[in-house]
Amino acid sequence: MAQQSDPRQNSMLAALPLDEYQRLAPLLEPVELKLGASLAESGETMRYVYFPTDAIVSLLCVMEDGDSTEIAVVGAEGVVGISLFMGGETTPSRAIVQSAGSAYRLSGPLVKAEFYRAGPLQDLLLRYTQALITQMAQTAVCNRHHSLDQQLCRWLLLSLDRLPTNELRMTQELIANMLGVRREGVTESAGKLQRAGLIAYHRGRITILDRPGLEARVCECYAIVKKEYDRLMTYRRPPRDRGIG
Amino acid sequence: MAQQSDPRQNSMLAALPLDEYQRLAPLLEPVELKLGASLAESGETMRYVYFPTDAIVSLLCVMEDGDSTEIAVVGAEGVVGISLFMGGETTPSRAIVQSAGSAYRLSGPLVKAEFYRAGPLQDLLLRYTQALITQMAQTAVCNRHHSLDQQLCRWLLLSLDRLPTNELRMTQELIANMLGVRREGVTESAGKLQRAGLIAYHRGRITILDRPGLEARVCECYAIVKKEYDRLMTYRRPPRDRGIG
DNA sequence: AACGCTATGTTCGTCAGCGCACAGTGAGTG
DNA sequence: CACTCACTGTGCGCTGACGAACATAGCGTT
Repeated sequence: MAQQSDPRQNSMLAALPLDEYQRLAPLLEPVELKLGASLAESGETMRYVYFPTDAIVSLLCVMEDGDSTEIAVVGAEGVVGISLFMGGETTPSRAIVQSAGSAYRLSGPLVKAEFYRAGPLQDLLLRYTQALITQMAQTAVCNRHHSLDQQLCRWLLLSLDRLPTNELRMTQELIANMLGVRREGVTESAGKLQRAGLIAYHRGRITILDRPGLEARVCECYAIVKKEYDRLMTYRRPPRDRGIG
Repeated sequence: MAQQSDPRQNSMLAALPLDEYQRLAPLLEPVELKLGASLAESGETMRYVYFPTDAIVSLLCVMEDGDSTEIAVVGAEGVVGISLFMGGETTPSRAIVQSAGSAYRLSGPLVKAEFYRAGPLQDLLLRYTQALITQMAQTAVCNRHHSLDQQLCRWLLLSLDRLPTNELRMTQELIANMLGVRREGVTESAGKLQRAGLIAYHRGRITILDRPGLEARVCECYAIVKKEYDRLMTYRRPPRDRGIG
């Protein structure tokens, strides 16, 4: 309760012009996101969109037999709950807190009202959605074509980018759930990284020792996604009447 | 040139209120989409959005080494080029005509202008985008968890849904490219379906003989995606000021 | 200090899909 | 009408991931 994070630690909120932000700020409700908490269940109507400030949320696609796969990860660069402003209200996927932390939330009706003002927030939300689409597409290819070793590196780097520290709390079991693979497979791949001196693993705590080393092992997917986020979230939209860009 | 398809064969255009459609109709430019033609290349700015009337377009994610994977397929139910109204202008994926046919296109500036009217078209485009996201997410899980046999069934059904006939022109080589697998693998899986009497394969022509048979073999992914399209594209948006839905 | 639970490490047989090489076979072309 | 090329079918050995079973080890609890 005591210390609340600054909403503008979230990149979306930070990117708003000051007047827009000031109008929005009183509507933002701080929430603590606990590890493993569910922000969205398949098919259930979402009540809020969440702007993480330092939490990380995984979007998972869960199947009938319980197998799941992470299709995207959201941190302080984005927002959870795009189906609210996209018009569908629900999605067939789950949103689970992968790393505990803080967020600010905005109720569905409010975010829709803001979205329909067609101002900077709409623009940001749509661009972010496109970046998310890229992440999902790249995840699909990566699942198909790359080794578990590479995918683990990708996953570690994606998480690392969204964390203030170089330590993440996450068991191999959970990582396996995210990646949609066996726990033993993660043990093996993580073992390789550990023996190579890139990470130190200890009972649910992973410390990244050599980030460049991870970047050297990761597949292209990581860079593609990251580059697309940078492009989409820093580019300033030209005025709407400017014609062909 | 002679016979042009009715633009309203495209579900998006058909779903527009008549007055909206009539305003839009003169702006729509008929185009023939030839097999293998590219509507979008990775990183290149798109000039048009395309509303297929009877063509099918594959969205592919291509990697450095040339390997590719289809991340979604678009037919008369949708539109190609969402990055134009989402704000990114480009995507890191390719759009390739998978089945020749007709489409209507709308230039980037025009579609943006229409989108920003915040009318029924915007609503449709956003809902469609969400459905597309679902398709991509489900493709990612399917790539991870399901056998090639099942994925081939899914692919055939997705194509079939977007075709007026029960015959599709597509070599096993091309299907393999779409699914991101080996050609031999497709030969083997298609052989099983053929021996089971579900399809007849003959030099680039696939005839579906037993659709229910395919549906019995396909994984859940097909139904999930289809259901979500139905839900999103038939649901009518409540008025914007109605509060919590 | 003993216990129990959770997390990690290891092994082994199995199998789907890969990469490669090559054999048929139809369809269109000169 | 023969040729060629594209498409399909098949047979290897190989490998990465799977599933199951089990061993070890840290950490908190009592």
